[in-house]
Amino acid sequence: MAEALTSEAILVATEEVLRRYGPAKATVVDVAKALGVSHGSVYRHFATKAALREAVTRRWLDAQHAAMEPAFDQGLTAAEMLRIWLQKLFDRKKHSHVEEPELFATYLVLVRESRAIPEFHIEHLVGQLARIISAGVETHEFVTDDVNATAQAVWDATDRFHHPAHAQEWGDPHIQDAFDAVVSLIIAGLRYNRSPSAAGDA
Amino acid sequence: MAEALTSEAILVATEEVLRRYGPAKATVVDVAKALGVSHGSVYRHFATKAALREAVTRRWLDAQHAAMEPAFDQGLTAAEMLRIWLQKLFDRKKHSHVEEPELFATYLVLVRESRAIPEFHIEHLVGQLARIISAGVETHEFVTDDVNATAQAVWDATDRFHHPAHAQEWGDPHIQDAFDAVVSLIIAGLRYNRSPSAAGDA
DNA sequence: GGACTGACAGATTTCACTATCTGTCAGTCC
DNA sequence: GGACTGACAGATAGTGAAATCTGTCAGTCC
Repeated sequence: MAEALTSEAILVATEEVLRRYGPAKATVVDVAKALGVSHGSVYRHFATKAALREAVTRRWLDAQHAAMEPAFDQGLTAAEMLRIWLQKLFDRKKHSHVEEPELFATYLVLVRESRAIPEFHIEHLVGQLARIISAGVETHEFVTDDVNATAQAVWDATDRFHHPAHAQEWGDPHIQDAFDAVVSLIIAGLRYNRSPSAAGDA
Repeated sequence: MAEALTSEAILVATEEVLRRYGPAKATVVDVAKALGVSHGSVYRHFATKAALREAVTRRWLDAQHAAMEPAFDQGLTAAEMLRIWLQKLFDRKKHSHVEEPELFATYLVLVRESRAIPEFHIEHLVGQLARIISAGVETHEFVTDDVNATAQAVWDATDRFHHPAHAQEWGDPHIQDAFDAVVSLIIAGLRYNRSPSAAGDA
């Protein structure tokens, strides 16, 4: 008899099975086979197949969050930090999609399966944006009376460069120019923004 | 024998068949049946099923372009015109998606089928944006050294509010707030924008 | 006695088979 | 003689029986 079966070992095996067979073909039986146990044992640790896949997704998103944690470098302006953060997010997504399209598609399916997870994931990243904008407001580099709403607006305005629905556009040779133009427009806006409710356009 | 079969009559019948059966079920035989002719006759006017559907799509997009033509009202600032135009586009799309989801889905499938058409459609709308921004530059309300690139940036930054991939989010009760926040941010940026290449963030 | 197995019922997926559809064209009909 | 038909071949989609999968649980094995 080998070591006792752990949830951790099941998650690792499930990731491997998903990587090899893809989300449509990966079965609980496959996972059990990879671990050399019966599939009944897997159900001892995860109540349903959905719960198992959700756990894998959560694990993967946690790693994404950690990688995106912004560095508050003293030598950088908030605008520079914001541009670097958005570029990093874009580069990571683009690289993942271009270099490993199947794995990207697999995790896209997993993320879409869960209702609550994507929302939490986005809130986390928008929170990171809010911290950068907040730093800019403190140095009077940016103007806004609602940091969170503005962070959400920056997130929404850059949707094309992080939302997986637009992934196919990321191969376009001019996509970096489009990204730069949008980010420049946003940064210009942050220097001179008013809240939506107080906004008189004239 | 009825009137001679015209391309126009075939297009009208095809629209009706698409509306009733949806894009997956609508066949050339159905169209011919609706017109009381054999399906061979339809092929006399359109070389392939794809060409027929493309003609229907082109017809529909032309109507969309016409409806979005901006009004250069003397009493409005460029910012007001821009906000009105973007709101109109958003309202039209949202209304279409919420009120007639099946028809919206049908035309979404049709648009995706053709390679060249969507590109032309977007260029047309970005051109309308460019004219509004150009008007703002002339009155020194907006600052930019590349009107077309900036128009494209405004289009990209508002993707979430016109790209059909985001249609499901348009039912969110807070979507109008998100829209207002993004548009305010963009308009603030247009007042103080620099080109991507000349942009020093510090 | 608690981790694990394997047989099982119901749900889902697969696959071979059949229907229908697309596109062609020789022939018909004013 | 030109618009139209309808039978046809190859391609595509629908269908239903068989195989597989999910989730359960009584029983096995240290």
